[in-house]
Amino acid sequence: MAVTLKEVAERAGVSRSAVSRTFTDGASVSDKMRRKVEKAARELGYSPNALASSLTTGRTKLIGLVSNNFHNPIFLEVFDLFTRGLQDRGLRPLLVNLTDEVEPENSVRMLRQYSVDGVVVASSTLPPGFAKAFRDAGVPVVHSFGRSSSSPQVHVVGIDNVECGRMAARELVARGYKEVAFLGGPEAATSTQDRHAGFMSEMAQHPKIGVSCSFAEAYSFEAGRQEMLRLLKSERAEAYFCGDDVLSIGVLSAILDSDLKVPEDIGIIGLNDMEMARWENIDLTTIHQPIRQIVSSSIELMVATLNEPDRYPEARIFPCSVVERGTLRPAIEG
Amino acid sequence: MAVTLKEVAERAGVSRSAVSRTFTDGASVSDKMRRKVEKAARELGYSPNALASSLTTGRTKLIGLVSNNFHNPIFLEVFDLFTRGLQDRGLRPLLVNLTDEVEPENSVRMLRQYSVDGVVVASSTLPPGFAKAFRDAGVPVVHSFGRSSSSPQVHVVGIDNVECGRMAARELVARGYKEVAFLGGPEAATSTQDRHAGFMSEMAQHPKIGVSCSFAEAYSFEAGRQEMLRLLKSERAEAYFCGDDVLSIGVLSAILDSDLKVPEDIGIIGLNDMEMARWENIDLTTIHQPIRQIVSSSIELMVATLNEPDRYPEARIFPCSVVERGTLRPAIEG
DNA sequence: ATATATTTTGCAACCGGTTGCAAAATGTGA
DNA sequence: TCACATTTTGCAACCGGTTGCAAAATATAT
Repeated sequence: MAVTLKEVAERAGVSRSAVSRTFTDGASVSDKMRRKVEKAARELGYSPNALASSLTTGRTKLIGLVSNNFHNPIFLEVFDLFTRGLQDRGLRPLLVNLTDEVEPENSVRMLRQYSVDGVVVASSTLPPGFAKAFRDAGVPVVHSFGRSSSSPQVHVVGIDNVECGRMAARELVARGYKEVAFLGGPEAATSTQDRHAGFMSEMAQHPKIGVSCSFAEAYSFEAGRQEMLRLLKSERAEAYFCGDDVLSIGVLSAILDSDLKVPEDIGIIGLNDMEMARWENIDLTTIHQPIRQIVSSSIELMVATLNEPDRYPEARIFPCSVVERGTLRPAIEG
Repeated sequence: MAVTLKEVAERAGVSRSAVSRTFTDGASVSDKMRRKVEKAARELGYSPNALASSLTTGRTKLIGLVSNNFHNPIFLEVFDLFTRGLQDRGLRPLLVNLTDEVEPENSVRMLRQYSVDGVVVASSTLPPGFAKAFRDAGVPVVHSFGRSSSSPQVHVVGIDNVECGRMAARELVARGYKEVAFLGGPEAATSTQDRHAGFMSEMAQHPKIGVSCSFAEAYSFEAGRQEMLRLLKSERAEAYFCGDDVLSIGVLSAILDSDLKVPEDIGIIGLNDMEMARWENIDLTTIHQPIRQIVSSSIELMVATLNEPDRYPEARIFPCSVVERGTLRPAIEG
């Protein structure tokens, strides 16, 4: 079906190597030869088989894009940025949806069978060991939105979740709340653990303020809503730092259902600053996570690592900042 | 780096073909041989190179997953379903993000270079000719969420958008609205055109009811909001059939900002029934598009077409139905 | 013009697998 | 046990490219 190198060579009356060389940049080909070959190729509608060439060059330009976040709208933004960024550099994302049923080893094996040049793991809800499994398989790995360990085994690009926890706490303190709470995502996620730790460490500086904690089942609307409905039945804080934006939106819906007002009765601060947080009917005060920068830096780091496979692992941490909208009461003056 | 067939063969003391055969199901290998080879393979950590084998088998098990909808949350659900469904069948999605800058030919060429076995085009906002470009390149194509033409060139799986338009119109009529409007997505999208046509054709049956039309720039929150803010300044219908759910949510936000109430002052009906439509703070009455069925049927059709490349093109159309929630006033009694 | 340096080209082996074919091994029946 | 049918195995060619090397062609210097 497809036109091959050999056919082009025959039609142009040259050797197969000559054809190969005209399509390999940096190879030595005379102008005359190049013209002859290009003409034949055009006439036949030839374009080289990337997979066949990968066999000798050892490069497929395939990048595994691995995630388990197919229910959090912010990841649509993430996939958009990753796919665009990768294809702009001639790399092709092979998408892997990690479900609970499938063990990591399967994905690792599969991606190796397809000889991916590298793997981007985009998730904050996977154990660090997961990204390491790829590295152990000898594949360059960038863990985006991962936890930055003090002795990193793989490249990590993301934010300082501990600091985000502190930042949220400071924000609530500054606004004079006397009874605050952490309403985290799934307890097993490193991002949840770190945000929790940061939040608590900052609150420890303010012993007069009451602090409580709980965790939702997932970073999802429904989980946030359920957890908040449960909380509203018993205890109730003045302000909540929620695991992320989508969780916050679930929390908001629970609050509104209970005939309470935000921010008058309860304050909410989220994390991520996803598109939806900006929607006028949501208008969520939140901590901005610079996903554009994280994604583009992840891609740059991946490209650099492809050229230098033994590159020393590094962590790239981007600062976050509070985006004030309408779900926290104003800061108290002076 | 990676272990090859040859190394396994040497270690097991057998021919390379023997090793190949143990990893090809349906091939003739004795039990004794199989055990020997598997032992050696295990010890070496061998797994076959899918790309190399594709060279002779002509099958890569790669499927191009092409879309331009990276801003509509429903497509996160679509990607989730597609990636899961494909990988369950041993197929690998190569994700392509079609941006406006990139011409279709580029994507076609790229996917051919990677010898994808087939292409799924998942979009309702691409011209039908686009999917055809892949077919002309000799690649099996399934156009999911596409328009079903009377003389289809490629497989199409989706809904009858014209019928959906009629259904929305009937619903508004049944509820006694006397002044209704169509607020569509981008006018160039076939889905918009068809929903519009259906809506108008049904309304033509009810000459006493006033009808107006307008179109938002995109299927997005912001576009819906802007268009509705504009409309509220001048004319104003009693009920709107909006292009899709995300558009509807933008419309809702504009309405609430204008101190009007839904469904008391204005009724809204959307289309898609995405997860968010169910959220209690949105609670959108909408037309359910059965995306699970569309996706799984698309995958089945793709698999069938891989086994039978000259399969006659077909259209698979799934029925939609109204999901009543809180944004239309109740139907008037008998 | 010739000798020498430089560039361009083709040959042939290789990348990591698969597969048709014939030889070798094994199974079956008498 | 032998003749014959059946299964298993290895050889070698092939899939569609790339690349080191040496020969051929061209350029440069004398």
